[in-house]
Amino acid sequence: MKEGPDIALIGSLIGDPARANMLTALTGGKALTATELAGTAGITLQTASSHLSKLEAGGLIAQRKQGRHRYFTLADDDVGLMIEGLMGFAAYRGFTRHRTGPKDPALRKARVCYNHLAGDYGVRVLDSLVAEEVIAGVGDKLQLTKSGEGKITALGIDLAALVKSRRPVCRTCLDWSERRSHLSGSLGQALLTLFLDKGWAKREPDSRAVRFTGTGEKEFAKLFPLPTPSTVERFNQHTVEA
Amino acid sequence: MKEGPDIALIGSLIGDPARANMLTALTGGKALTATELAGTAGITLQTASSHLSKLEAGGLIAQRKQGRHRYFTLADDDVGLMIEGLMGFAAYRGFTRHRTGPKDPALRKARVCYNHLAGDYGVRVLDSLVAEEVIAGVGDKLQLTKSGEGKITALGIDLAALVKSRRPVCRTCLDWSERRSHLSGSLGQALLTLFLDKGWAKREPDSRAVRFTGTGEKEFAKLFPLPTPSTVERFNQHTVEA
DNA sequence: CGGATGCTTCGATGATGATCGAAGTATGAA
DNA sequence: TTCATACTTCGATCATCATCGAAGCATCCG
Repeated sequence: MKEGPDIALIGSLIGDPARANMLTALTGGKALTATELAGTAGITLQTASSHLSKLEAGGLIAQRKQGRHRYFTLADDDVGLMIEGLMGFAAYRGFTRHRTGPKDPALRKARVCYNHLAGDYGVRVLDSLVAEEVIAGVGDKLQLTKSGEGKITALGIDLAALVKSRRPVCRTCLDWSERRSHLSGSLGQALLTLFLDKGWAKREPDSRAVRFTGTGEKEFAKLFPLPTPSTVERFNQHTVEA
Repeated sequence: MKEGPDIALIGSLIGDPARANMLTALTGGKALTATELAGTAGITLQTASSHLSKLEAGGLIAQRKQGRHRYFTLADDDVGLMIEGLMGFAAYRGFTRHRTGPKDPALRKARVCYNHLAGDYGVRVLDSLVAEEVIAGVGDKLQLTKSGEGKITALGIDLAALVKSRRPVCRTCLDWSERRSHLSGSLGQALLTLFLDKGWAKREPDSRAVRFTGTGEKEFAKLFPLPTPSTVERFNQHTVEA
């Protein structure tokens, strides 16, 4: 048949456990060195170097030289979305490597997804923004509303800069733990940066998990309230799930 | 790290070109025999058999015995969505195997995505239904509106049966050729079935392409008009893309 | 009952590729 | 300059796995 794009190439890149581990680590958003990535994958530096050059040739990662270090990151948002999507599929099938370790609940509550917030809290951000009509749209075509524009700038986010960045401002990303969409795009990134800058949340050292502080929890709850029955009603004219 | 689900397992399943070809063929939605799949992948029956048992063990495909034939299909909608998602990623990166062959325009216009319509026409269905407020919602959380309910049943679709099926009625699926969402779920499936049953469209014999007849084109244009500026306006309060 | 078709299993082969030791290159520190 | 760190490249080894021939099993037909 030979129809359509070549998914085997990408599959084979992800198909190796060592490379999959590295990509998963990079989904944490932090730039990592080859040595660090070798450590997380449990392989020697030579082997890691070989894998990294393959991933780079495949366009999945990018590197930045800085002194004698080479920092690796995912190539762009799309790679992060794709990986998170695969994780969602794998999680639903029960393809888990770890027998739901102790860090699992923290990951499900709030974690970094490349450059934005994911997990229960990430989903809640999008839900809340939609219920308050800050964001509207269907499918992957999310858009900021006129009224929402004010709310965002009130948070201290430079909206003009986001629009200028030539990346989509609002975007959905499928959450592997919640099986629902959360907010991605430059606005999603800006919000996570905001949480960290304000000291409301902190990243766990060697994990994707994000821990909210006491005041952070309160501020978050104030900014992103759970959708009330009345706002939910607007979207629930008809029950779709059985 | 060993955090999160195991994407390497799925990657390795898709990573083999022969298996990727088979999966792509099955994304056409038709149940295919082992011999047919071996043909499309360009391998012998023995090798195909080995691949198919691996794919089945991985939960990506399912088989149905019928006489001395064994018909293979994708395991469920999720697998189709995942494959289509990977294709979108691959296409965007320029990972194409065929140098944009002659069938390519037809595929981009209208094709089968497992069990629903994809391509330009597929995207247009969702756009139109949203603009006419038959469907509302954000992200993956699409829902049929009260008014939309009437429109759907007027088409001769048994809505009660769809709701009872325990599968989501409305769902988004990322289109690899359009880089936009089209309609999936049991409603998406019902619509494609409708088009084929009414004789408005026909499937190309050995391809995912769908060809609309003359009257089919007219009926389709009548049912799913391109969103007018006024309806578009409602969602475009703020331009998001640069 | 043959005989034919559809598919699986077994076994051997061969190629790909992951792995790591050793050596080489580049950058920074002393 | 000398040493150390960070990483790449080379080369050899080893394991995995895709592949196919041959044989076996199941189903259908006449």
